[in-house]
Amino acid sequence: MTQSLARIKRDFTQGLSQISRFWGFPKGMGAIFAVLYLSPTALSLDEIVQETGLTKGAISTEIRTLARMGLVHRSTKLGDRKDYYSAETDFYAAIRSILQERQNSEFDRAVRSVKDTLTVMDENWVDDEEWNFVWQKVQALQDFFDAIDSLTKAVIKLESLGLSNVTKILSVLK
Amino acid sequence: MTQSLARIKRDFTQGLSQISRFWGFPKGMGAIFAVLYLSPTALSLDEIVQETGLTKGAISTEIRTLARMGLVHRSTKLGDRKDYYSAETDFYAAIRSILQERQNSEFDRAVRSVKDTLTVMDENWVDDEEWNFVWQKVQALQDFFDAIDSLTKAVIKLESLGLSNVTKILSVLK
DNA sequence: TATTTTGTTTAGTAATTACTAAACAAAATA
DNA sequence: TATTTTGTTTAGTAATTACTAAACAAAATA
Repeated sequence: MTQSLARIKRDFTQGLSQISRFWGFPKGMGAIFAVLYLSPTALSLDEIVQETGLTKGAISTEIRTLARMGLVHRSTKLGDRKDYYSAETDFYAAIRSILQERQNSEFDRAVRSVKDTLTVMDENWVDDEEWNFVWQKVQALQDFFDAIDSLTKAVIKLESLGLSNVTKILSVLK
Repeated sequence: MTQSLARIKRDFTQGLSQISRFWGFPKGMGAIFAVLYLSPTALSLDEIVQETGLTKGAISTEIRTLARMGLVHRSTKLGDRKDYYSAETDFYAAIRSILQERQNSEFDRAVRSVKDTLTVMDENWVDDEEWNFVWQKVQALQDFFDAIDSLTKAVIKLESLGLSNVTKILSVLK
């Protein structure tokens, strides 16, 4: 019994929706990406409306986030005023782009607040036991964040995070 | 003008709350972890209620998730029926533990659904152009997931993901 | 056995987030 | 200039998630 391609596409799209939700993105975002990813041609807003059942408005805003993260590219055709969207197929490139995006994000503001805590403590030093204890703990977390930060910066700088690099990393960690 | 320790703790806690939210966890979870992390002694549920302003019920459920992720440890004292909680201070250990937890998660179920799509396609092969196209795309995503998977498995297996390992990775990626 | 002290579960509410429908804006065409 | 075709913004609703208050359970103590 043969499964229709439509059915397969639908299942795949639903899978990506769940993955998207798991990472804290709207599930619609996953669906939009999936539809574009499986399409041989770039799609217009209205075509995406057709395929996903979402509203133009929703897609308009969510696709902008996708584009900002580098997971989707916008293009135009001469003599056609529609925008066309296609999915990034180099996932490693996409990861780099997401990490870069992250640098200016709400997350980094929060991470910076830990660093600020440290600065405030340094500037108003009190020499009692608890103060010392807290300072050390905050410092340790800061060190951890710094390590993560240099890792992500290294990854961003890579020309390509292809399979070869992944293999290299794996061999070091063995 | 000296900032009181209480104030510093509050700021730090708020910072971790935001980070927690950014990663898709309830902000209360970040707050609970922060309070435990800055406390020199293990705290009971009621003490955490005091420090965070959350309800016993909320803390009870959220701290169980934290424990499952290995970010918090539960202990008891002889002749005392309270449970006491303390924060994991080895963040690298915590990351390993989170990655491990992830293996059985909703996320993995979704990732597996991509693999299932492939299997279904293999079993009902149709030799037309679009089918081929879709198959290749799904396969590419699968390969990507596999690469990520071997990376996380390698990290989980490490005795310790200390600074030395991070440095090693960095040197390979240069 | 009755009471106290703890943690857990449950039913419901508050807060947040995703999404729709519709107004709008901008640009091209008639 | 008026109309059409596109994408965006906005105000409001639906759906989801975080949380509270209170009932409950389990175990220790009186």
